Amino acid sequence: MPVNPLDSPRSGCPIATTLDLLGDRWSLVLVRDMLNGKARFGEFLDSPEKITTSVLADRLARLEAAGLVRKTPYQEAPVRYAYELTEMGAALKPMLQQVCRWANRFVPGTWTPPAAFMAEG
Amino acid sequence: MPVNPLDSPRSGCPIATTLDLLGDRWSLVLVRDMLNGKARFGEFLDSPEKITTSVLADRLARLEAAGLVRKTPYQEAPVRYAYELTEMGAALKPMLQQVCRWANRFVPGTWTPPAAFMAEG
DNA sequence: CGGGTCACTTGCGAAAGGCAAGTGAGGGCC
DNA sequence: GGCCCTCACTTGCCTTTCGCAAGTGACCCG
Repeated sequence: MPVNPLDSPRSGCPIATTLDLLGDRWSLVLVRDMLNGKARFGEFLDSPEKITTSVLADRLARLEAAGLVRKTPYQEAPVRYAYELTEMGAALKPMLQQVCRWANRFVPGTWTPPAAFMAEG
Repeated sequence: MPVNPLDSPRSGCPIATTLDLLGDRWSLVLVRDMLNGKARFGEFLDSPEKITTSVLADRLARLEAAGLVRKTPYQEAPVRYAYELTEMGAALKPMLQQVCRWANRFVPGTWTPPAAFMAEG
C-alpha cells in the first residue's frame, strides 16, 4: 500500500513537491487518459504506452492517496471500480495542455492532440 | 554516456514523449534552477532538494543531448563549464508556472514562487 | 462445467536512485 | 615547493523502482 509523497516533500518548492508525486513516467499518462474519459483498469492497459498491471495498480492507489483520483464501485458482485479525477486531479489539465504545446513545437513527430483536449475550460 | 530518450518514444503522444525525457524527480528541478539564473555544477548542488553528484552529472548530460541545455566553457585552465537553457529549454517556463499555480492551490505548505518567476514573458 | 473476461497480485531479474568516497586539475598561503 | 582547499566530476556499493511474465479468484456465457 503506497504512501502519499505529499506528506514528506523534499522541499517546500511547488515544483519539487509536485514532482515527488507526479515525477515519474506514468502518473501523468493516467491523468491524461482520465481527462479523456477512461475510467477502468482495463482501459488504462489499452493505451499505446503499455503500462504493466503492477505499476498501474500502484499508481492508481498513489493518486487516490494523494486525492487526485476517486475510486467508486460501478457494480457489485464482483465489485468493480471506476476511477475518476477529483477537482484536484482535473485541475492538472492546463498544465498538460502546456506540455502538449511545448512538445508539438519542439519535438518532431509528436501527435497533435484532439481539439477537444486542447480547448479552454 | 546517456542517450536521448526523444529518439525512442513510447508513443507519439506529446505527453508520453515529454515524460520519457522529463518524467523523473530531478530534471525539472534543474530547469527551474536554470530559469532562476543558476549555471554551475556547484550551484545546482546547493539547492534545498540536495541532488547527488552522480545524478546531477547524468541529468545535465541528458538534457544537453536532448537539446534543452547548452554547455559552454566559462574559463580555461582548468576548463569549467556553465550550463544554460536553450530556447527549447527556456520554453518550458509556462509549463512550470502552471505547475506552481496548481501546487499553490491544492498542496498546502508549498512556497509561493518569487513574482519574477511567475511573471509573463 | 469448461473456457473466457476483468481486475488485480506475486515473483524475479534489470535498471535507476541514494549515499559516500575518491580523483585530478588548479589556486592560495607561507 | 609543500600543503591544503575548491570545483567538477567519477566510481562503487547497496537499496528501491521498473518491466516482464505468470498466477489468482470471482463471475458470465454457452
